[in-house]
Amino acid sequence: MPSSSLAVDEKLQPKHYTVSSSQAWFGYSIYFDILSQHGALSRHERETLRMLQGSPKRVRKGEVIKSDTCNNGMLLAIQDGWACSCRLTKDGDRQIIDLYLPGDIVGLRDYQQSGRFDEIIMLTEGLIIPAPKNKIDKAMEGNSKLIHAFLGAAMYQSNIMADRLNNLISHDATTRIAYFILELHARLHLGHPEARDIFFPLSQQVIGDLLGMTNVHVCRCLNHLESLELLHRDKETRNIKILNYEELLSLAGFSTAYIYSYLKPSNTIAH
Amino acid sequence: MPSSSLAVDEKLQPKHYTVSSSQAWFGYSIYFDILSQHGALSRHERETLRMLQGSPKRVRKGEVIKSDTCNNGMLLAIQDGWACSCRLTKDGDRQIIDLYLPGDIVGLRDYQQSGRFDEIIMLTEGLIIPAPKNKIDKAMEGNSKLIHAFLGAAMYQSNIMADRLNNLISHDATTRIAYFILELHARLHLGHPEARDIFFPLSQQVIGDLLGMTNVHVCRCLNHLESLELLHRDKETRNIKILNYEELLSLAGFSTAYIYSYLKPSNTIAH
DNA sequence: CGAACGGTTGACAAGGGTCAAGTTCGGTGG
DNA sequence: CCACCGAACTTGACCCTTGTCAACCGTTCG
Repeated sequence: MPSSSLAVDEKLQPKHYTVSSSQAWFGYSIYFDILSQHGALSRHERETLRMLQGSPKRVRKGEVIKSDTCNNGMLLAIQDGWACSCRLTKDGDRQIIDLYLPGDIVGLRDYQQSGRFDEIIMLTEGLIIPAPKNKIDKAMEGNSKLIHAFLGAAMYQSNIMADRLNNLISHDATTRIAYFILELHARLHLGHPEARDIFFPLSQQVIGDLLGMTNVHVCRCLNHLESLELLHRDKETRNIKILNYEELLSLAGFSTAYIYSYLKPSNTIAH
Repeated sequence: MPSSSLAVDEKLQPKHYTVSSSQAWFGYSIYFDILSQHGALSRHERETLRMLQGSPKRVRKGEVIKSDTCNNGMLLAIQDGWACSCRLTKDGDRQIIDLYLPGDIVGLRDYQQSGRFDEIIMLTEGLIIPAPKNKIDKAMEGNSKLIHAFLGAAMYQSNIMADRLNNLISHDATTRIAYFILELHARLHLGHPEARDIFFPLSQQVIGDLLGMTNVHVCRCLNHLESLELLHRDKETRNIKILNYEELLSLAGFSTAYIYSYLKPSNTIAH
């Protein structure tokens, strides 16, 4: 099963973390879907974006999907799967510094210096759709709607990072995890604040890397949150169910987060 | 001394943290200066940027220079002084989440939802130059150089934030401070890696807020770094002198930071 | 002169890291 | 079918880093 195969292999087809698995490939643009969340786009941009995107590519867990030697001049839209960007430390191991979910665009942060610093690695199997930057540049020229949409998408990610910074600086381990879960909940269910189940394919080691703590302590904190009856883990399905959303919000102080505003019905920001 | 005064009050004139104090006001555009670091611009863009920027405004320490009710539709270029963006926590106090230095543009992160989340507050007195976003939008339309320059400036800030995240996640208190000092050194002396003196107007409380630790421990760690003869503080001038740059780099693992590449002579990225 | 603020220092406590052993579970091979 | 293996998770004991609280000092400013 070559990873460049376009055929959708049933066995590999992820079932849980698909952004829009019901979409047909042809006549559909994931870039349009993603970008129109950050600025109104019309059919014209839809067509433009559809033309410039490459063919979807199936990738395995652990695969490096972007580096200075790989997909260098590309943006990648993540259709399925979770990915992270890593930086090598001096002692040789990888430090995870960012997390990408289905519906995220990878590569905005190093738009002018592609792959110069971060490697993007898949945390699960998945499906990615590349788009060459030079074509995007051309498309943006003279199309202010597209400019705003890209700027919006980039700033959205930047704000999420600001939220994470805020989380790291101001919370202790347990609330940091609570905040992190709420962040993922918000990002995964943008249009559906009522959702309470989160598919959560990360190992405790990876969670620890993201939040700056050890896997051991991640374990202890998750147990603690469960004992408080704020959430429940299903080991079988790797799901987390939020049992007491209000309480969790208040524990984590999450209501001040940027993405949280995307969840609220009184949302005056998106679109 | 009203803060909107255009006259440069000698007594208030900051002497240390000016990005280009020798520049005359007229015929000069700070936006051009800043943006041309992130993408080649020509005289035409220089003229455009000069036309759209507002008059410089002197601001006091502690002044809120941007919020949902203040400079809402503006970007602000910081000519003099240091500022930070804050978010209110549920218990009512301010959490600092970002730091702006002379030569930074404030307001990129909330370009589409101005002032909705963060307040920008001056940490020192200073001088800011506003520019209305709608004029910038108009200028970007059809000018791909400007688009790239703005995108570049935004991504530069985003990458600096990624560096800070990396710092917070992977270092203990002492190395976190060392890394932070090196970050400021890099940002303040972009073209001058050989500089060893840093003017450092932040209180230990603010440093602690930025790095997620207490002022008490900031004090301990700074003393420790000094006892290692890595740096020296001058209380009079509020200067920090880096005594052993190589050692400090290695202690903090700073060479993997994004901004560090802007310092190196083998710089293939900027411009 | 006295507040107010920022920095410094010390004693003590708590949160989280480290290490090591044990468990569960899915996969692999005989 | 069973034995074995490794990866991820769990738990406990111990200790180090950092937070907390408090007192004290030096400067600045009204």
